[in-house]
Amino acid sequence: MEFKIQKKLKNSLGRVGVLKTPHGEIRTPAFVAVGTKATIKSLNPEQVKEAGTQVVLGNTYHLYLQPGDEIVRNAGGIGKFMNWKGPTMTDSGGFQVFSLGAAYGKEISKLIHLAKITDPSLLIPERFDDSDAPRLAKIGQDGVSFKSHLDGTIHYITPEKSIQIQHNLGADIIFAFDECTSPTEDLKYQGEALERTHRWAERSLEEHNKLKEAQGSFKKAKEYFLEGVSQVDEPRGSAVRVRTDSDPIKNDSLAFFAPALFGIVQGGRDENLRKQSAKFIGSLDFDGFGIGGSFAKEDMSTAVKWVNEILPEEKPRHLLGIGEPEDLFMGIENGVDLFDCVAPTRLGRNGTLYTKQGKIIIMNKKFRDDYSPVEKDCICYSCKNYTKAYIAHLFHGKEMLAGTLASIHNLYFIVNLVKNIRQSILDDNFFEFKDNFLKSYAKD
RNA sequence: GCGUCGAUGGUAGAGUGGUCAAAUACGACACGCUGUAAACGUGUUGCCUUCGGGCUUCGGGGGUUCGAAUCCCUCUCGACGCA
Repeated sequence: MEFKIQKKLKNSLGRVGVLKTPHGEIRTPAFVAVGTKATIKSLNPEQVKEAGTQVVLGNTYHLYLQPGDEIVRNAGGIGKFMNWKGPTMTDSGGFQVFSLGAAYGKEISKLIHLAKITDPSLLIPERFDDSDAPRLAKIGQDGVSFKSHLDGTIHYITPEKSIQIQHNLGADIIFAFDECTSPTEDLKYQGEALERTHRWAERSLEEHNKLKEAQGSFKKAKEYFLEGVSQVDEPRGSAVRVRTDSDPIKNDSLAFFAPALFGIVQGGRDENLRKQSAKFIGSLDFDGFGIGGSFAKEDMSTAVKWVNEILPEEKPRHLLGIGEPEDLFMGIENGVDLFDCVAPTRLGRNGTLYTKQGKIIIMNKKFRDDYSPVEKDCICYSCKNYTKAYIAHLFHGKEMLAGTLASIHNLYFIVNLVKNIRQSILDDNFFEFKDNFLKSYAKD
């Protein structure tokens, strides 16, 4: 993997670049479509591509549980499996430590109001006496035990395990196993969790290098994966097909080129911890970095800035799980190269659509007889061919096409917005573009 | 014509003397969703309200009772059975 910065945004941390992966280039800043279970919900790869998406992100935890990482590996890796020909990434499962752990069953999400964080009644002093509180993820020093949300079985995921799974999944870019903490945790806990995340980062890297080493050459792949290998085909994508005579089960197994590994910076909302984390994670031999955590909207930009001022400039940075329009401007201005977010597809499926004048709820009464497209100047498939009245009708009728048309528009809207922001930096009018966009978007 | 059963809020459908402005589901309306436990979730859904409560509702009318959606009479309508 190779990252080149083409242009920098003056007087800020922002930059435009190109990230080369075995499956093609990613022009950054870029928005990564989230396809947790090796599918962008309700869209086929052609629709994802037509929306302008350059890269998609799957999830370690979900794919490990179903269908199983070996299934994906034997299919030829996540890209081949899901018929996505471009670059792919996988998240490590670290977010599920949060979403199925501290946040499970609570009104805590990736973004949370500042008031909620500081409201003492919502803090987690119970942390040390809420061990019987319902949660599907429990953190140990060595790893995390998950109770499968699918069938209740217990799975223990360590950094090593996460990396092994991700190597099997075979994405171009993978992430270190981290602990995404709840912002309601106190500083003491944030510090402990950060130490854990740092240790896990080292272990992720170590395991990654071990696997990489093993796969470093076809010869080594033979030794590591398979005994009695008789033939190794030329690589296709990031995978090579390996044939054996002796073992019919292993016959036709696939070996992969090593993916790139991104380390993840945590540290909650504390400046010292964030900087300490950026320093530490940034010093390790990662190919790039993720910035993780659950934020309050109010302090997300400062956290991103603290981190990106420290992280090595020449490596790509991915702001994990963030992607509302205003956040994209903020992130890019503060040196973020990659974003992923479920918002466009989830909001779409749930009936909220992005427009340049802000989000609209398509089920609202006023759209039932609105025969104009969601956005009149939008060139996405949905806007070119369908009216708000029709999409509203599909939602009211609970038709599957509703989520598809809405997701197409939302994904196009966000991907295209990032693309336009990128262009605005190249054209030296980022700030003007930002002001104009937000003036229209943020106002009612 | 006789008999039996039935008629409940936008719909379906509980309730069968007080705890009933009436379960539940659907619908309607509004809102939420940021590394996807999510084609999901939450709230409201008779009228008025100073949010304490007040008022009118369970086909129509009349009764019994301290009290009726619930019991009785009658009318209207519907289903089924017998003529």
